[in-house]
Amino acid sequence: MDYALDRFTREVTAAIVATGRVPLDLVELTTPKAAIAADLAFPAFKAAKTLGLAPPQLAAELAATIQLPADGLIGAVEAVGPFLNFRLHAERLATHVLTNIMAQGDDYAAQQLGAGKTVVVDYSAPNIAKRMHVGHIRSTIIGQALVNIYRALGYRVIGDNHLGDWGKQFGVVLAAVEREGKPTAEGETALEQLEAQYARYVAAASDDPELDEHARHWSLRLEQGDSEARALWQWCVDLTMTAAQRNYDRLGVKIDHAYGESFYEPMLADMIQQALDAGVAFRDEGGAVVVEHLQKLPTFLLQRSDGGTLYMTRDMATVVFRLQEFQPHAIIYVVGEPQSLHLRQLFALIRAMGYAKDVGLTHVAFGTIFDAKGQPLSTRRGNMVYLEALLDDAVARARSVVEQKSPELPEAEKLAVAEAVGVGAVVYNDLYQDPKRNITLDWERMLATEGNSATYLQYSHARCSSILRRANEDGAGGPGGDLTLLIHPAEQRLLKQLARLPEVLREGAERYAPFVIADWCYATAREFGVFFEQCPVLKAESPALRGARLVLVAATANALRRGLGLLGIRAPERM
RNA sequence: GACCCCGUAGCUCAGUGGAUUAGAGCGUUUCCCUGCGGAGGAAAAGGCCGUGCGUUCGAGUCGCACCGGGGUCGCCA
Repeated sequence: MDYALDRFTREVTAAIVATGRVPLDLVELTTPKAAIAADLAFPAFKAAKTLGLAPPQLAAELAATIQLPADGLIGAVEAVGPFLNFRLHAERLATHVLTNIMAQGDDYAAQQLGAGKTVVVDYSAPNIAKRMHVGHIRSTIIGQALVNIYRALGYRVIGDNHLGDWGKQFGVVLAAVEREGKPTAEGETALEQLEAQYARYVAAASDDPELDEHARHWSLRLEQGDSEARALWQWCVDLTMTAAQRNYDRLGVKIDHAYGESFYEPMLADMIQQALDAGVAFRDEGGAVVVEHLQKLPTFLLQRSDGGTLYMTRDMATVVFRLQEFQPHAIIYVVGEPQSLHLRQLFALIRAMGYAKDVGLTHVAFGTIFDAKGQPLSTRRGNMVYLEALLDDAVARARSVVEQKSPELPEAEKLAVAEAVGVGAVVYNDLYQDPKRNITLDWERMLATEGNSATYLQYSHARCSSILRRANEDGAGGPGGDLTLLIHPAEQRLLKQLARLPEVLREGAERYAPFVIADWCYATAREFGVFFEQCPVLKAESPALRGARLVLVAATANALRRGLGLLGIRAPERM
């Protein structure tokens, strides 16, 4: 698909090069700020310096000699000081953009940039035998958005849910279940009971060394493949994943694999040996396997002195497995910022061992969530927020707004709308800003229905749908007409905004930043809002204009739905 | 002590070397339903871009040093 702005950029570049004054490698174009009346600019500074000219002089010379292609998207060119400014051709822009969108529908902005390349995304990673809480929501939501974005760019994307289903603490879970029996409840309530059993066991073990020993014994049985331990472990995994799946379904999350840490157990001895053989690690006098002096990073262990393995050991095996299994071009870890040292160490270790030479290893780090008082969330503090409860609460609040704003909707639709709006608010709260920032849990902000909020975006989409629905009913003509009539400033601004999505999609992927897409959705809704106020659609001055505006409205709905879809947010027709 | 992230309007955030006037939302103060959904639109007020040096024709953006907040640092994950 040849997108309007990509073509525009190509034409501008070619036209500048064709003047013979500026070589291709000096043609760096920028998008001017909204206040400047131009769509693409060539700042002449660098080129002028190379040619020994004053920038304004070069810009003026280029403006005088440049030739514009006959039927192209460049409408005008003008030198303004040291800038050479290009403007889009209004009529051709309208035709090109709307044709693109209507041709692609829900796939608008899809590209082949990643064709033939594989990306593995490691995200979500809930802990087995525990409820998902706000600590997992960020990884899950950001990770899924990245998966959607890379898929749209044509990459083969493998999502992997690296379950926390192993390690020393799992022995405690098994010992606690043995001591108190399996929880009798179902779903998240059962997990809540497991958490309580776990806490009681840990408390009891603090003044009873035998309990501690017993837990270690269970963990050993598990690692050795004991059938009873393994069965109990599997029961915990199933219970947890069934509960997690309900959250995933609501969030539009679908993860291809869930190997989990346990999967790598059989490979660990070999991994440790490899590290020793490669001279990257050594065994110290206590028997622990140590890695030190790796790119000035702090020392870390691959094996405890008691022979046990660590998180790092399993992560190392995980990378190697993924490299062999998927042959990826990149592996992306959507993991909290507190683990950035761990991942730097992991990546350095992998490279020191000669793996992943041409494979990008990236940590998409996200900040921590704090409560309204600025305190970290923790079970011990009693301020923990669980994912399912969070979604339920958000949906309940949305439900009461729906009841108030749209009492005429059928009951089933009210429920569906409340779900879309409530869950959308939670998702958007995580995706509208740079993930690196810490987040303070703010219900007002999160469930806002005005301004930069999921609800506003969904509302804008619903208004588009409403216009299209009415157009279909009033019999005065559907979408079509003459697209070159769309030259009103509000129409042009909206068209340009719609045209940006393909580029925005690339930027979001490059920066591992779903918020770039969220930003685009918001800007699009705003432009639509202006257009909506200024340009009557159903009662446009002429049937031809009405038809053209209906195409614009349909395209806006389409593009908005697409943008929201990339973020994992649903866009109801009515709300 | 070392390293990582953050610091832009009262609050929450965009702005990843270029254009006289640094942009949004919330909140505050005003307007706009005889037109398609007011969960909307328009306008105003509000900013030594943490501080100081430096690089550059040009710095919120790059470098260094401080200050403030968050985080991490061999036998948890």
